[in-house]
Amino acid sequence: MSSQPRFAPKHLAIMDAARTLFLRNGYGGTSMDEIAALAAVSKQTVYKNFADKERLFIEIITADIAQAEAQTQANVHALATSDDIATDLRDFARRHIAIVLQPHLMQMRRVIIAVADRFPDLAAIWYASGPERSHTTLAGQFQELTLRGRLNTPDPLLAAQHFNWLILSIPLNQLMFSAVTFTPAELAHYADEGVRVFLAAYA
Amino acid sequence: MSSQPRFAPKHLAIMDAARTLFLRNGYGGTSMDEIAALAAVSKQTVYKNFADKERLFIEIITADIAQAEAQTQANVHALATSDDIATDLRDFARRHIAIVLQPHLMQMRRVIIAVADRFPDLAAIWYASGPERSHTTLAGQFQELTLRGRLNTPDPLLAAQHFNWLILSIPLNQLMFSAVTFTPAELAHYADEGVRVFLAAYA
DNA sequence: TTCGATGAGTACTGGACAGTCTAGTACTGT
DNA sequence: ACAGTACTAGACTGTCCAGTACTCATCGAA
Repeated sequence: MSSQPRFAPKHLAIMDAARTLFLRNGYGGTSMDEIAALAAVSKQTVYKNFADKERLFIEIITADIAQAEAQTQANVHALATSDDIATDLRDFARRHIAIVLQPHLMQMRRVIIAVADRFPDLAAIWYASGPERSHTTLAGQFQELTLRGRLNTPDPLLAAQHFNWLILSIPLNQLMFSAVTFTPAELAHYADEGVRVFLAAYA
Repeated sequence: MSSQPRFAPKHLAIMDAARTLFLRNGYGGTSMDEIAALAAVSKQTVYKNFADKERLFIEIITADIAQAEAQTQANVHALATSDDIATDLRDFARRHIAIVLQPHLMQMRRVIIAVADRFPDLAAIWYASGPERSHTTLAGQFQELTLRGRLNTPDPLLAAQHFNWLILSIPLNQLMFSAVTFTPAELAHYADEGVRVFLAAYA
């Protein structure tokens, strides 16, 4: 009756299979039979581990969001202590682009937008622990840098948002609607030019 | 046998009903029965006017895209001849935000992203006649202004993209994931600050 | 060896929905 | 009056799918 512990092998197999299919085909495009088949498990076992399809979906997406958040957060540190802002911002921007544009995260973004009506909480969690979290963390760094006279950001949160979207928007929005691929050189160019514009306004 | 002319009343009623429901509930969330009911028309009549659900969807979305495109394009003119760039860019930015963030267009954006896998052509058309079209048109204006010494945009297309996303990204991305509402004052602030950053880099 | 639990395999239920078909009604111009 | 056409109302088919029920094999512990 009770569900399996989180680390049980079947439980993990089901989560892996479900993650793969949900990200590839979306919520509506994935059936519980497919999940069971890919996990090499009977449907009964799926339902022993997860109450229903919605629960399974929510559990997977929230876990993935948390994992993505950890990645982006890890990238921000050691910015506030920078003495060569231009260089360090460029490096940060390039890493940030690489993280956010990972195919796996782009897929997740699409899937979440698609189900935002049915799972509004999930969409809110995504935004709060994705963009919003990045913005506040980055704003903290900018404030520090402003105090140290390296930047001039009267409204650090707004500056962080400008920075974030200057870097990401061009490739991100294109990727939402078509399957283009960007070369590392192109992405680096977007990063550098974004930083250039940012510094022109906030240095 | 042949389908009705585009302006026949039933044809229009069906399109209106379908537009309403598709934008409110998405493609998968809308049934042909609901469309027929809302249009106060029999299902048979729906199928006499439109081959199938996909065709109906495509026809509506492409028509709406074209209409949205007309709106955004109409807003760009008279920028190249400006002598007071700061003021005119601000005005332009405020109008641009108001157009792009219309609830109806935000809903469309969501719906298209949700079905981008099933209708890749539709998503491509949306991007091409939405953001991309704006960018190229705006780039033309910037180039003109650069020639006239009012701006300095060595890469006008990149500058246009920076401008566009500086203005739109903050509210746009938030609206994709939650149902916040922005006051006109907030939107005007985003417009003005976006223009400020843009001019710092490209004046 | 036997018992009990686990889970694979698979059939089944109930409901949604795209698209078709039929029977009959209303309106058109000839 | 008649023919052609547009339309309604609703039944019907075939498919898909979430969730349940049931059977049978396996395997570890007593």
